[in-house]
This record gives sequence, structure tokens and C-alpha cells, in this order.
Amino acid sequence: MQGVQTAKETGAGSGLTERQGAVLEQALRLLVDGGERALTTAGVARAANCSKESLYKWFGDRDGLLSAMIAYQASKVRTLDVSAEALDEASLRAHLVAFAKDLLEVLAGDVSLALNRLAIGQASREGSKLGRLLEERGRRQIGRRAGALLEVGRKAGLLAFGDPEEAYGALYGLVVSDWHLRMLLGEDPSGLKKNFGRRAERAVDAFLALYGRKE
Amino acid sequence: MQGVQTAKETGAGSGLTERQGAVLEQALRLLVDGGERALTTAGVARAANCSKESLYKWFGDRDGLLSAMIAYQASKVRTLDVSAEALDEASLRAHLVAFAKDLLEVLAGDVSLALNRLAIGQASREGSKLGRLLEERGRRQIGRRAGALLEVGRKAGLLAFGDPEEAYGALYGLVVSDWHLRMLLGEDPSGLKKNFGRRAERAVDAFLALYGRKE
DNA sequence: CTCCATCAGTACCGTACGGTACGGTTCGCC
DNA sequence: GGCGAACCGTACCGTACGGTACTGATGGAG
Repeated sequence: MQGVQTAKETGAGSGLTERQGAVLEQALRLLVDGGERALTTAGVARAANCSKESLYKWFGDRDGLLSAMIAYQASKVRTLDVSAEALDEASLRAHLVAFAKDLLEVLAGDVSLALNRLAIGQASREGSKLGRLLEERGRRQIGRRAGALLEVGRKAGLLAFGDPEEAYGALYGLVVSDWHLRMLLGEDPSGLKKNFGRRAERAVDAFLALYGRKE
Repeated sequence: MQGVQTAKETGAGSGLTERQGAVLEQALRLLVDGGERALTTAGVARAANCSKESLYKWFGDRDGLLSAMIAYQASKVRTLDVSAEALDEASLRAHLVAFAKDLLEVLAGDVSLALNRLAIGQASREGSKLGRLLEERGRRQIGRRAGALLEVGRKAGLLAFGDPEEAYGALYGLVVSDWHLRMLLGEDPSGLKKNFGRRAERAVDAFLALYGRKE
């Protein structure tokens, strides 16, 4: 980090050059296509038309490459904030349903599944920080969005809950149930993807039945 | 299966001898302690005081060993059936809370986490049947227990739901939320384990608020 | 033009693992 | 007692991968 960074960086202040971003993109593609077994340093170098030496110079070692992949993928996700505009019951429900659909679509995405599988596979190793990293960049982010939404709903007198964390946990559980695990285990998600909309609405209705303020 | 099996088998008619069961036990221990990286054929042979040749004779190859481990572990879990005795609101709630606590304890168990991590790590491989196997032996089993319990509750007029699968999904989601994933990612479950009881009760109360029959 | 930094491509090394083969031993059966 | 099956321990082989070193090409700075 000494001196002026002359190479062009990616949009986010991630310290990555365009080239390095392209390499991570190829690495993610390899991971999605063939799982962790396919993610070899030689394979990444070949797919990205770069040398292994450059990989080690840029990312340190294989773990550094994996961490960079997670950070890079997370940097592409942007969480839109909910405007604290006038919120009525219908619009709160609409926001919640939109959140639920987004959540399901993110969790069912190829890259998300591959990265979660990768981090879970490494979780047994003691020093592996991949799980923590994924949790920080993934769950915390989407959790904050949901938390903000719930807070706005409570401020508007539409929701009633004591512990926001508990309310968020209930919402998450009602929306996702065990689908995430089943997809991680390899179950074909095509049957699920059709029903995202209906599933999200049902879950939100149940959530509102639990935490919606009875008028 | 030709002729009479002379060697003593394990209790379940799994076709495994005691010796093979002991070997699988050691293999599970290795997996729990060190993750998949520690689960090498040589390591299992050393830990179980058997030869690699015997491993390959008994289980075919490494995948066969992994499948046998999952089947063996599943065979140790016995699902107790709910007697269809007279069920009132309090006893239904008690049964549901017991189920929820069991579910949390199973999912948080060392062996369960290790096997789920293993199957998830292999899920990217095309031909891997481990995920399906784990789903069949694990989820389906506990799902049937829950389904039976819910059905009894409905028959007794204490629960009202249309689709049993949906009701079970809601119960599962309320109980587990994202805790399973977080534990799979390596989060320390010690903080969670203290609150199993309270968590189970809260989840069951929410479930009953949704699906309990208002009298 | 010259110098220097960067990087692609490749060759190389050590290691670790899956799977196989073999010698020696135990144990049940005839 | 002798035979044969099962099996332990170990040595062995091929392969694949992580990581390093080297060579040559490119391109920008002075």
C-alpha cells in the first residue's frame, strides 16, 4: 500500500485491480462448475490466462485466494435501504415479501451455494476463517437489511416484538425452513424456484400473524 | 448374502459385523476430530487397527466407506413413536417441545455436523449420492416423526392445517432458523446449547399461535 | 535506446493420498 | 495336527496438487 496505486481498481475500494477481479471471476466460475476439487491453482491460472506465480503474489496462498473470492462476490451485492417513507400495512407486507423473495433467490444462487459449500467444507479446519468471513459478509448484511425493515415497521406501529433478533430469526426460519440445507446437499432446486413468490407470501403472512400488530 | 452369515452382526439388520461397526465408529471419530482431511484410508486403518486391504474388501472404495458411515450413524438413531393416547393441549405442547429440543440437539451434535459438512462438501461432485443418502436417512426420519405428531394433533382437534408438509416446514423453520447453517459454518455452538430449552418453547409457542386451533 | 518492473508460461519439487500387492499371523474347521 | 480363510501391517505405485524457480516477452519511464 506504499505509494500511489497506479493500476485501475474495481469500483469498490477493495484494493483489487481489474485484472485481479477478472481472475476471481474465473475462479468463481470454476468453483461453481466443478466444486472445490476443480478449484486448483493451476486450473485458475489456466482459466484466467495468468501464471501461478501471479496468483501467489496477489493472494498469498490458496486460502488467500478463497477469501478474496468470498470478499469479491460479497462486494458485488448491494443492499438497498428502505426509505422510511409513510408505511402502511400493505406496503410493509410488500417490502417483506420482496425481502423474502430476494433472500430465497440469493440463497438458491449458484455462486452462493458454491461458496457456502466451500466454506462449510473448510469449517472443520481449525484456523479457517472462511466461515466467519462468509457469515460477516453475507448473513450480517442481509440481516441488517431485514433488521432495518422490521425496525421501521415497529416505529410505524405495524409490528410488535421485543427482541429484533428473535423476530428476524422467525422471519428467516419461516421463509427458508430447511430449503437451504437441502439445496446445499445437492437437491435439485428447479422445483423450488417456481414457487418462490408463493412461498415468500405465505411465510410473510405467517410472520405477520405472529408479529403484526392487531388493530 | 449367500449362505449363512456366521460372523455376529450388529443389532440392526445392516449386514455389518461388529468389527466393521467398530471400524466405522473410529472413522466417525476421525471425521469429527479432524474433518474430511483427516479421514484418509490409511488413517482409518491405523485408528481402527485394521488393514487398508480389509477396508477395501468391506466397503469397496472411499465413497463406499463414507456411505457406510452415514448409514451406520443413522441406524443408531431410533425414532420413538408417539402413542395416540388421549392428547390434550398441554401434552401436545409438551410433545412438540420435546421434539424441538431433540431436533436442536441432534443438529448440534458433533457427528451430525461432521457428516453434514462431509456430504455438503461432496455435493458438488456429480455422482455423489451422499447428500441424498443423508437426506433420506436423516431428514425423512425426523420428518416422519414430526408428521405423525402433527397428524395426531390434528386428529385430536388441537391443530388446524391444510398441508402437513407446510406445517412441518414452519415448525422446523421456527425451531432451527439459521442456526444450523451457522453451526455448519463453524460458529461456536456453546452459546446456543444453553438456550435449547427456552428456544424450543418459544418456537413451539409461535407454531401453536399459527396452527393451534382457536377454541 | 536502455533499463527495469511485471507477468505469462512452464518446468520442477516435495508431499500426501487412493488403491494394490505381499508376507506373516491368527483362528476356526475337518 | 494340518488346511484354508480372513486379516493385520507394511511396502509400493501412480497421480495430483500446492508452492517455487526460471525464462522470455511486453511495455512504460527516463
